[in-house]
Amino acid sequence: MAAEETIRVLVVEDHHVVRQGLVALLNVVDGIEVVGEAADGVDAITQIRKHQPHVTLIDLRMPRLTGVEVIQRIRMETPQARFIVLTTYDGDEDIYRALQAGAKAYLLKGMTTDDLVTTIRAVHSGKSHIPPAIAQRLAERMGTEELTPREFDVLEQIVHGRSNKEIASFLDISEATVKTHINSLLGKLGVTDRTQAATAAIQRGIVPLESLRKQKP
Amino acid sequence: MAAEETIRVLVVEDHHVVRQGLVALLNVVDGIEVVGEAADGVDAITQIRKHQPHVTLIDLRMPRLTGVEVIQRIRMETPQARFIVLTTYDGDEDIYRALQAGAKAYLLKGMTTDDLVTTIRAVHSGKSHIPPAIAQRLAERMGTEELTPREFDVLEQIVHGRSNKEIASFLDISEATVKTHINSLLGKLGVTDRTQAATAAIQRGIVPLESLRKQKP
DNA sequence: GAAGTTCTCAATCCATTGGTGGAGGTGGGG
DNA sequence: CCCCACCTCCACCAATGGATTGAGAACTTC
Repeated sequence: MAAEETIRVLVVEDHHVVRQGLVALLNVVDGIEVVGEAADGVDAITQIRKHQPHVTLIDLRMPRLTGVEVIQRIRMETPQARFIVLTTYDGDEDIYRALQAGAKAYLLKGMTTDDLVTTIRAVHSGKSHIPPAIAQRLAERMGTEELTPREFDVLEQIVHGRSNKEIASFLDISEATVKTHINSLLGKLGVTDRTQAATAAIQRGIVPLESLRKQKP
Repeated sequence: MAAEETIRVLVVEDHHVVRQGLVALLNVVDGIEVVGEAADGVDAITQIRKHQPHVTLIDLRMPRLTGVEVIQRIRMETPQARFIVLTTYDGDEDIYRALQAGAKAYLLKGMTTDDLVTTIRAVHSGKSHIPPAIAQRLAERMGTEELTPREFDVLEQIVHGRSNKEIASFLDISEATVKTHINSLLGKLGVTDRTQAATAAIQRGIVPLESLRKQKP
């Protein structure tokens, strides 16, 4: 490989402090140049089109467009674009969807500079770079069935602490139907009761933690 | 106030990227000097004793010693030490305990540079600086009773998805006693069933999300 | 030593939840 | 056109969970 080619990197991250940190770290590394920064999904797309970076570091949870959406859109028009996903917490669902969308690697924000640089170089040279622990869980998730939209609705309500009766009236269906959905989603999640379903949903990022404080009617 | 006095700041944060970001941001601000960095609680105490910073920016969740423990110990020996707490997610419990321990302000990692600098100046000049939204929830929490140790044990098991029977055998008490504890902790948390208790516990940071993947026997 | 807190346990009662099996209706894809 | 996935609903049953009341033992605090 051409050791002297400079890798052009774009940093997409809504947290100002983290973005600054990444840029500061990368700017002192030989062979890597930060060609731009973006703080939300829409901005990210603009910047990527403008700068055509070799590698884009991208956060998943952002205003306006999520990281996954950005990856999908860009890879539609530029399939050779390479993405490294950044997240704070390694929620399974996020990884899964990002890699589905075509991300080539995955980094936790607690990483070392070495991790960061190694991963950028690897991805730039065409490799994927998934930590074993994550690859492991990803493989497990592969065999798992997806929740249907309606099952997801019910799960969301369970996480919000609603009873079957409340869920039924909220979704305007009968309590019997709610039970049916619960029964099948318990199976798909591999758990045995609603409390486990709720914590699993939060832990895997199926239902975001932020949604909890909101809308409590 | 003396506008020409340089504020000596110490940054304590285990995430390398975030720490770099804070230092990079602060180093270009007039009147603020970063005198040191630490990546865990024990290191933090050493650095604070050595550099005697005016203000310490400190993360709460760290290896070896938590931020709260660091604040408690330092304020025992140096009550005039001032702390600004940093966290990613505004879990109520963390704020509560940190402010109890003597922290003077609270910042989310999604803050702007302005927030950061304003807060540091305010805290250095002796003020507290709590965002209204957080002060609000803090006030609500004030009237709330603390969980007893045993109630906490039970709540932890609930979050891990155990049934009353399993909790009873795990804690080596009768199922009746488990029910008693649950009954009183539901009241204290202001919820009506175990699923709500579980999500409330996670949301408020009473039981950390990280503990979920571990120990599942 | 009296008062308060916590932890322990029991009995009873009713509501909620989860398991099982079956069934009709819709809409899309082969 | 038929099959399949999904959504909807019913009935029945067993298990679990939560509310209530009451009470004894251990420990701390005043």
